[in-house]
Amino acid sequence: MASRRHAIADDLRSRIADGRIKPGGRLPSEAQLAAHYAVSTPPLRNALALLQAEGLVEKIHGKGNFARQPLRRTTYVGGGRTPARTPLPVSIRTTWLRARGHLNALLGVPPGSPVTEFFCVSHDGKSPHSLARIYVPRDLAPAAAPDASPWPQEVASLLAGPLPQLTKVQENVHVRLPTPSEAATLRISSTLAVLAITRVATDITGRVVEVALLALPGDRAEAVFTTEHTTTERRQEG
Amino acid sequence: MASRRHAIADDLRSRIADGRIKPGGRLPSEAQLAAHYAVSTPPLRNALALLQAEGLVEKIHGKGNFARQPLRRTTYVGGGRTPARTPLPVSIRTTWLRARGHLNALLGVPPGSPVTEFFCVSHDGKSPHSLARIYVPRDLAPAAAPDASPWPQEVASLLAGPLPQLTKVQENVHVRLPTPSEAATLRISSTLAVLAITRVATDITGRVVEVALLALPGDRAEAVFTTEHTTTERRQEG
DNA sequence: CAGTGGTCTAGACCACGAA
DNA sequence: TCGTGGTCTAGACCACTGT
Repeated sequence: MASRRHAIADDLRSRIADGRIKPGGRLPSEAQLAAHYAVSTPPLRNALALLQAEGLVEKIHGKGNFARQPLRRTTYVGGGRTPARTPLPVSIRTTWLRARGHLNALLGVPPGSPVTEFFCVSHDGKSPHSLARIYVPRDLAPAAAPDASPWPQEVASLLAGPLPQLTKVQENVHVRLPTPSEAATLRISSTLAVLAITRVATDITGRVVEVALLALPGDRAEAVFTTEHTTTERRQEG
Repeated sequence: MASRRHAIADDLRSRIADGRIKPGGRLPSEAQLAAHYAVSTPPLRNALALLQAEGLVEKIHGKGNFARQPLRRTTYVGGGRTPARTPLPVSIRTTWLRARGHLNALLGVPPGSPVTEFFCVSHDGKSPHSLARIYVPRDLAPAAAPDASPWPQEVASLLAGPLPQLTKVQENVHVRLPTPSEAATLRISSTLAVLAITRVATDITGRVVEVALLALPGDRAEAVFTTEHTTTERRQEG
């Protein structure tokens, strides 16, 4: 037997699938569910964690567990700057700071170089959806005042204007748990893995014009990368 | 305070970082650690789960918790067929089957179409590393006998030969928990998220020549995608 | 305030790995 | 067999959300 949490998760999954629990509706409280399945708290919460990771259930702290709408995942499109067709509104906080730590290596600038940080949170309705920290060398950043009040507009329209053409975008994708700060900002459980994307955009001279650190909660986001093979590529042999 | 597990994880992390726990070495048993930190099992295991998700600690069931070597992550390179320079040996099991379910849509073939499945497990030393299920329409697959005994060789050299040139590769990346079967095959905890990649390769006529379902454990793998912008692309405005 | 989820304690029993 | 991690019970207390 594949542990009790899977059995409970399977049952709840089918209840959501066939509509006995309506999309958007609240599940019974964890205490009630635990009583119904005759288990104690941990296995029940583990079952909910499975469904949460699948994106079928969303937990909200003092309120309850909710069945998700028809499992709408947003898709991050790789290969370029944050696309203008972001379907979600974004709040941006602009900060001036000096590069330190990993950022130096990523940006290819000496320590202490001035950079502009755009701290972006996209929203899906009232709740936060995903998070991006975008770093641009100060002299390349739009001349917006730092700490402008949260600015609900799309990222791309802010970043679209005076930037040089970029010729290469490298995106590194990995999985990690959110930092406590990220979990608080995104209002997700600290056990829900996020898709972390480090995007480095380089212009025609080889200079790094943008570094973006994205955190996309694994239950509500995915990323897609498309590669066109225009040239005939050689095939290597063993 | 950010919950007790983080405090414990921070302490263990620094112990690993400064070498008090040597790379590859075994940590004290969970009972001993729990006694040392004066906590009960759950928070201690939660702390280990954090380090495990970071790739710093590897759990092996009847043996113990082990500090990872200098955190060597393997990198999946997107944008093409599985690269020949896979650094890890791969075992392949070949099966003939007929497409059903999602596979039809992905392959763009009618239900029941014959396909060849390559079930691939890459190995890092003695332990399994990651997992791939590759589906190719039967008439495009190399004429290897199905169920050939596990064949330790690189994926690419098997798939390199008689396949048509592919012109488009679309890779969909998301995060999920492993299925119980995957967790068993990969010998990972069922709570450790995996990077799931669905790769669809299309040839010059638009026909799908390969569908690959990859599962890369999040603690030991990452993926990188590079996009070259050869043409000058228009910039969209709000 | 009441109801919810988040974290924790202290212990039990099962499953796996090596000798 | 023994020591290990994996799962579970049955509670307790804290933190967040709404009234």
